[in-house]
Amino acid sequence: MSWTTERVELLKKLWTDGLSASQIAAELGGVTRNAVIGKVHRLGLSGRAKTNTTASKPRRAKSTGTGSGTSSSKTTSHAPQSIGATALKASPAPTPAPEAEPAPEPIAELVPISQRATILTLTERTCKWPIGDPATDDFYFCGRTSDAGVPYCAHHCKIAYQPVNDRRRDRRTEVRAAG
DNA sequence: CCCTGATTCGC
DNA sequence: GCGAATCAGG
Repeated sequence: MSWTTERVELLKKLWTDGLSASQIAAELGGVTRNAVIGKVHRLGLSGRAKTNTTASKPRRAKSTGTGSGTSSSKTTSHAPQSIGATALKASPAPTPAPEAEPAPEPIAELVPISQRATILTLTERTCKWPIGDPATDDFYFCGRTSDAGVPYCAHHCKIAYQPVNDRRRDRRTEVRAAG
């Protein structure tokens, strides 16, 4: 996978938007977060991090004979660079349809864009609570860090594992009052 | 442990 | 130029 201008533009957009390198990598596809970070540096976009306590940190990576030979970089720069200006379509509107919202509350507003996850960014440690309508672009997963052993974050665990009786408490009180 | 970005260096 | 390996921090 090569860095077409299309992908570079998307990279810039997402990076500026505040997404993490791993999320951008998942969004782009075919690249790792290392690749994204490397590209960001080469583009000179990296200004977002770092409060250097010291002006220079001596950093060393591998030094001798580590044998990193697994480099699969192909110089197939054959990008169809025929994007005009509005070819980018990767900006999901943060307004999911409330009808498809499984949560009884506007959780969408509680999940920052930077923490939202697509199907590609889900891991065993990310909340898999679906938000929005899968039939449209307004669909993503919560993506927040979930507790150990559960597929949902603390917030959605409360919803997912809430006893049915608890949800019907209001109705039960009505019945008891009537009888 | 999980995650994040930063850097180096073989390719 | 590219990105895996590595480092350093939250």
